[in-house]
Amino acid sequence: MKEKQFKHKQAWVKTFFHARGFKCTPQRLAVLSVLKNSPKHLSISEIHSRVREFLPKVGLATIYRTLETLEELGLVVKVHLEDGCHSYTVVSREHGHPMVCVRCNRVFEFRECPIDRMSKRLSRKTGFAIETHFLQFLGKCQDCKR
Amino acid sequence: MKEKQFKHKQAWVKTFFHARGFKCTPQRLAVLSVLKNSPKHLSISEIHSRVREFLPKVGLATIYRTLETLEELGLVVKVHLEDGCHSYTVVSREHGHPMVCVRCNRVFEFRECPIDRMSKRLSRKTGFAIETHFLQFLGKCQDCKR
DNA sequence: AATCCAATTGAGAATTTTTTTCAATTGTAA
DNA sequence: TTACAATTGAAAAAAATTCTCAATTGGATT
Repeated sequence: MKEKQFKHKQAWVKTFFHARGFKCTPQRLAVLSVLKNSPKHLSISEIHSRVREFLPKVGLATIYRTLETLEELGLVVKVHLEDGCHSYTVVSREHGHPMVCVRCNRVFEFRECPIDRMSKRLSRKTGFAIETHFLQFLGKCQDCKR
Repeated sequence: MKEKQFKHKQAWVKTFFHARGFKCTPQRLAVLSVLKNSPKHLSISEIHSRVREFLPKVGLATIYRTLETLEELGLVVKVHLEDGCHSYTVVSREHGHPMVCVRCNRVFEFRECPIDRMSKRLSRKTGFAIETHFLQFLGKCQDCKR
């Protein structure tokens, strides 16, 4: 069942890559799959070692390059934490915002963006032409808040 | 006039440091002053070289340590950009959110937080106990939008 | 003003992270 | 199948960050 889902997603991603002029490589699929199957955000080296379980000879540089590509394509985002922003998570939708549990590190997605609605108003008010925004919530998930 | 302002702020900061059990050192004052006097966000090495204009023998490690301290004290924040988050800017108020001009790098502060108001509602809606949030705007400032 | 002590610093080494280079490999369009 | 540009692996290089430790210093106490 999980396999089936994976295949299905692979097919979708393949089209997605091609439509944007990128090749669909096993390395890219693996990084994406690792992130999709992790409820928690993952650091570069965590991603690297998990990808290596499937593709043992993937180099670290490839992980860097792949994450850059996937981020550019809007498939993954950096998670910004107190001590920097070196972790990644998938985003299933445009303009969803990650809610990160500081206890278990799981990432949930908040789908309605409260900023979008007021973005124009903010621009008018401030004279600043807002192009994008970065919004992320930190807190405790249902399980962790006890 | 600029001097006077600086002196005034120094006095305030001194109290601020002492109240939290930190020493008020020339290095800390210099980093803070450099950031306060820069309309743009600054990278670690930019901060380092500007601080060196006043205190020529400050080491890079001190800049790292100082920024960590100032961030902990809520006096400065990291600016998160497309390519990472390695720049800093002062924040004049709690819960102001930076609006960063992608063209001139200047940072303006948006003082009303649209999230605060809805934070409780979001928590109720999602079951996620939101503790903090990170919000930042990217766009073009009045001067740069032409 | 002098003393003392813990906090802080400077200098450089060590470590970690990220980028670059380049030959070999590999998707995929034709 | 073939050809070619994109991608990769491996290792080196560069950059960023942290660590160590002796020396210094801010400021509380006298």
